[in-house]
Amino acid sequence: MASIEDVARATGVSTATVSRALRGLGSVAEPTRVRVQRAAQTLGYVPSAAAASLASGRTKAVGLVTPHVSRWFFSVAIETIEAVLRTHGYDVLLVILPPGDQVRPGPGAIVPPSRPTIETELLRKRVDATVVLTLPLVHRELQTLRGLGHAVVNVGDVVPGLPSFGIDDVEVGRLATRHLLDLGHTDVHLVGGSGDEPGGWGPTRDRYVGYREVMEAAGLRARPAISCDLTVAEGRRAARELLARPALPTGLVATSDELAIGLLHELRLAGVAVPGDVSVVGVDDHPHAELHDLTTIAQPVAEQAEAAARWLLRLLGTAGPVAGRLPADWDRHVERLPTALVVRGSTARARVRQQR
Amino acid sequence: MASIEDVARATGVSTATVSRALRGLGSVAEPTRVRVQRAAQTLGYVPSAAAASLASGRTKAVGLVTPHVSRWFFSVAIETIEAVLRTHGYDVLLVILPPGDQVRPGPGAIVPPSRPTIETELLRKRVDATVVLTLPLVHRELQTLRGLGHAVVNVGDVVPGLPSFGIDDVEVGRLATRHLLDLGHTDVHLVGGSGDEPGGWGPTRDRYVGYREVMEAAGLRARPAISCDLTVAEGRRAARELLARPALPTGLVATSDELAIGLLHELRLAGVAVPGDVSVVGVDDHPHAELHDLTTIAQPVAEQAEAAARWLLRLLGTAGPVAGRLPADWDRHVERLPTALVVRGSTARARVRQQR
DNA sequence: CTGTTAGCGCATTCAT
DNA sequence: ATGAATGCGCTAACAG
Repeated sequence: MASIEDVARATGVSTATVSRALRGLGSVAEPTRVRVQRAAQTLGYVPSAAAASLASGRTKAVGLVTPHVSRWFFSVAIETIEAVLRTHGYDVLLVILPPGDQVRPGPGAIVPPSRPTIETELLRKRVDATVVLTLPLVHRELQTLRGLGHAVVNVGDVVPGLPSFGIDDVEVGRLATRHLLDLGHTDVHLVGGSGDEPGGWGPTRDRYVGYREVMEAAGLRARPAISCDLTVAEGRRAARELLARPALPTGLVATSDELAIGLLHELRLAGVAVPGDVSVVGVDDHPHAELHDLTTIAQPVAEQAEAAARWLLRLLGTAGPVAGRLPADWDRHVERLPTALVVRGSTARARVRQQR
Repeated sequence: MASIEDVARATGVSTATVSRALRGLGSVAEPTRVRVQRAAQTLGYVPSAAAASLASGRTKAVGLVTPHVSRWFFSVAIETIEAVLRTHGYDVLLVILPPGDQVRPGPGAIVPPSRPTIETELLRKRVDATVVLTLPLVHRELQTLRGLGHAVVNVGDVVPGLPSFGIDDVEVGRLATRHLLDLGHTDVHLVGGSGDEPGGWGPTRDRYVGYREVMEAAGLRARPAISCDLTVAEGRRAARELLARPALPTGLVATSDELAIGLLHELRLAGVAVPGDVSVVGVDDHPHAELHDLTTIAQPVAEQAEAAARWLLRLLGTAGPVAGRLPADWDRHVERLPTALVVRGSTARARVRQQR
């Protein structure tokens, strides 16, 4: 394993010059740089990340904390963020923190020796910054994240206290609901949690707020949300729950496409026509949405992720990993990317006088 | 930022003792250990990973190289591997290497300054071991991986030269094809690449081999594979290609469920009945397979991933990251996990005399 | 532009 | 069971 010293010896310069030359630090004569690079190449020299971190105080790594990998939003965000960060020389430390397994309080707390908590062994001192993907966060956990002492950015929703790149989830709820009302529907329910129930939070809660707002503005009754996780399986379960009731609503806002697909499937299995009897609108514009001819509210996932990663890189470029050197108000940055209604075949005009 | 020295001072012992106590090294008196731990907790001490790596020679991190995140197989494998490794104290460095962007030759090669190559900046010296998820690898690239100087394990297919945890893809091809032949089909095609075309490799190639073997053993004609990527969109494209031909086969082996779902959809759009006119069998047992009532060959993804991760941990436990200390024949380990036919509604008995 | 000198914070000898 | 000393490989001043 060649070290920087071997390269220095082979080139006849000091290790400092080797270090500078290999990092492209300007203050090296061109011929010297070329000789150093050639020698490094020949010797198969690879710098030790650990030694560089220790000496420089920066790890050139970013933590990526996500509750899921296999769900569309998260996998696309992960792919995008990794690509942007790696292109700019940063490693990505993947931390999967399932929803039940949230950020825990710091020192003093008794933690079972299973998974380490974010704040201690996980990210502190190991990374220069952290990207968080729509994690269910409560106040105390937020403090923990901010206490990491480095930049943290949130992707997907807007979390007060964290710089965020997300969408306007209230508007998402409004768009979906308004679309159904525009089609003449009056009995519209939302499926996917209101955020009031345990486990409900951020995006889901905001979408419900938008739903309720539009319903009430139209003089209609906002119904309690049908609470469930945003998966196909849960969508099917929710559909069965709806089918067990005396009457079906004519319009459904599902807070994700996967959920909507589950609804669609189970409703049709039960002989309910979509959109004949019930109109369904989802959220995401998942790649499968077109397949299922699903009307949905599209959100730009890759764009949110890319904007967050680039913003973080800019921050890391100016400031170091040291908290004190971060610009004031770095944590106040909020960007909301646009969403849009995509009309397909799962929604249709309500039948006139469809009373029962 | 408290350092080990602060803890030592606060406890009245040496840094060496702190180091031993905090890592549970046995050779520390119980009362001492307790005092040290308490002090560390109070001071909010977090060891520096960089310093520990530099001093010990091990990074306590594992590289995870994958061509995709958003495809089912890969996302499940990633979730599983991360969970197992983190539970055992290892960080996971995520490296996404899109198929076009494969491992490149080592020193001497001219590489555009876009993404770094695996072997140089990426993994060497940054991790103690590497997990590779079914990457398209050619011989020279394999050498590169083996040249990393640490343990490498492959998940998903069996790559000669790498310890592998996968399935028997030839058998997968056999199972799917035999199922169709058992139903009386004689005109059976495989969709999803034979591995002969550019971009075709491992799993896909082997599944075709199994297909061909069963066809020929039955005295039937094995057709050239219809080559395409394993996605819904590509499945739809492949279906259109098939529909443009003078006659449709009565049986289709799709080398992935997503592919099969695309086929199903596009065929039905064109008025072809599945399984009435054409039977389709997929591979994976994707969560959506049941939704589409898809007959498929199930493969245990989480089990493959978990077995590989545990095996790697065992290797890391005995040997260090240093190649010389790896046990002989560590790279000969191969495990194949069982696959199984899951019969659903996308396959049916061939119509008798269904000539045209 | 380049060399010299100090550490970065820990794990690990080798003592005791 | 514990302490003192050493060095992992590099970067960052500071000189020159």
